[in-house]
Amino acid sequence: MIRHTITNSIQEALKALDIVAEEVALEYPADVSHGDFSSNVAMVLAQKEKQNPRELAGKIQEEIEKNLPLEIERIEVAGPGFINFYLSQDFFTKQLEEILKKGDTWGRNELLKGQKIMVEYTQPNPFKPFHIGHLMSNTIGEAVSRIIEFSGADTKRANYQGDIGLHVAKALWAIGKESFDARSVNDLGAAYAYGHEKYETDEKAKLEIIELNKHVALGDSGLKDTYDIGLATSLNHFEEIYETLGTKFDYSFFESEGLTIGLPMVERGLKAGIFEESEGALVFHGEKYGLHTRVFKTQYGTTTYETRDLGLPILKQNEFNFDTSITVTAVEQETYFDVIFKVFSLLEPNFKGKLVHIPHGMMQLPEGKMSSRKGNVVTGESLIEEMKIGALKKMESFEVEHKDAVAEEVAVAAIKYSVLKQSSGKNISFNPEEALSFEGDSGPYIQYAHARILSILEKANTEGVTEKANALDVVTNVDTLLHRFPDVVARAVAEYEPHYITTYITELSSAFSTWYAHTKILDGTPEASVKLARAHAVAVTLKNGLWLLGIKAPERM
RNA sequence: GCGCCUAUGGUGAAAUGGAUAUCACAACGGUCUUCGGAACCGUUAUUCUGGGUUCGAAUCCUGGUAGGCGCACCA
Repeated sequence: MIRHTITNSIQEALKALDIVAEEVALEYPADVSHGDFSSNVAMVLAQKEKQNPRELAGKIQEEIEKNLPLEIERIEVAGPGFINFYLSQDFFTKQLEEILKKGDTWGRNELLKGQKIMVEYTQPNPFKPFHIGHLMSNTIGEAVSRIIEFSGADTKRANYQGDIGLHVAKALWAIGKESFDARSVNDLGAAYAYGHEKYETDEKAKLEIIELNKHVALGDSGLKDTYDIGLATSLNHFEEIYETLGTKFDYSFFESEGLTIGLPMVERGLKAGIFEESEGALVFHGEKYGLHTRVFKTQYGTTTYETRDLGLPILKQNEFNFDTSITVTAVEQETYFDVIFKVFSLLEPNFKGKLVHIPHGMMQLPEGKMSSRKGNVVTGESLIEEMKIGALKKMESFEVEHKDAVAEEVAVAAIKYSVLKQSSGKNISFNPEEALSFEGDSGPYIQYAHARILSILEKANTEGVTEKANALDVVTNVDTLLHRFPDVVARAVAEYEPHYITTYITELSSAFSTWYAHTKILDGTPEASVKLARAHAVAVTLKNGLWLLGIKAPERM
């Protein structure tokens, strides 16, 4: 990578000057007129070397110029002591050829080669609705999975679902009392809501539900048929949503499985003094580790999510001997995972450093703008549906094959992009109208830019214009952005932050649109071939970038 | 109350301790007899507050203010 070439040059220069530097930072200047790369080493080292930063920068520049790599056109010292690097036309030409040659693999790296990583995300609960929080977890988890996969890791996607627990008991209890149909997703949601409400307000109902919960865990609730039907209904429903979202899980774990492993672990922990009895319950006092107390067995003798979650890493490892296991959930569970990981590390010290939690913000909808058809939760599918209707409306005047499928891809793009355009720990205020505006900073804008390029390529094909990457005419802003892609991916994977990709492809689309609006590509001149190659390289980069975000790139829209 | 996180134009966001804080939406004004107008160009407007560290702070430290989340039998 070019970054390493330049860093090496600087290090060689420093060595020649007899200066020791721990780290050489290289950044992209905010202003393109400041070159393609910029380094602040001179300013960082000035004080230690007791030299004026600009003078020191000048000396470094001189040294580098003695052995200037081919990729670099020139170097300059600017401002308070920055060393700016301008890449050569030769570099950009080779880059263009490389992108077209690599195609789908352009941007890949091997930072995680040889690593086995499992990513767990989405985690909806059967018998409960799939809500927008699950949509967020899925969007971020899928993007993270693809980014680490693109970085060479052996990647497995996992889902973890609550097939037992109080929520199941609430729904089953309600189905037993009222006429809810376990074959209907809507009814299941309503049944859960009803059971939940009674649990909170009706003491007698609460005790019945707790009693039922004990039996659900043992699989002898007496409602086995209803349970099986309800579970199947939920899981099938979730599968349809994953299909729409573009996720294919390698593993699906269930809480009932976690329980089998977690329960003996709790007993072992009790003997080891990790857990204590308190008010009839079995608890872990996290205070001595700066955490808080959590219950691993209730006073009613039922288990909690904590118990089952304790077994999960073991369950995962039995299937896939991972180096790292990533769990993506909402930020509200952050301190919860601190406790669970602490308890787990006490019981299983050899998992040290292998468990990672990525918390994401919550999705907030503008008040009154989204209908909440099922009580007070907005379901994932209703949000997708609403966006799809908007997309279809937008596409009314277009003649596109498979319009319905494309509209769905556009709808999903609009949602995912909104989630992935900001750093993942922050809450997101999702504005459906803005995401649907399809202008500027949106998923559909990028899909559009991509589709437009494909259409140009097709036209070139029918006109018999061929691509030529080896004779770059001029260096444009598009070219200077293109080479950054692998670097952007590397940064995204280092921080598990997909939004770097989002920001980058938006910048690239925008630069392309600007260039495109001022240049005719198929202009009948010999340069048309080069311009065509540049456009193609942008399409390749956008497509790979969108793929990393889990967003489809329709050929026509 | 305790702990964690956040605060950037009217709105939503970006910025690896670096140069004149970037982008989009909205508003206003323009462009072009479309290689697909879901386009392009321009104008207005921003780092919550007090102190500190640094050659240099939106970024680090510290006091405040405002908001989010968590803190015992839910997940």
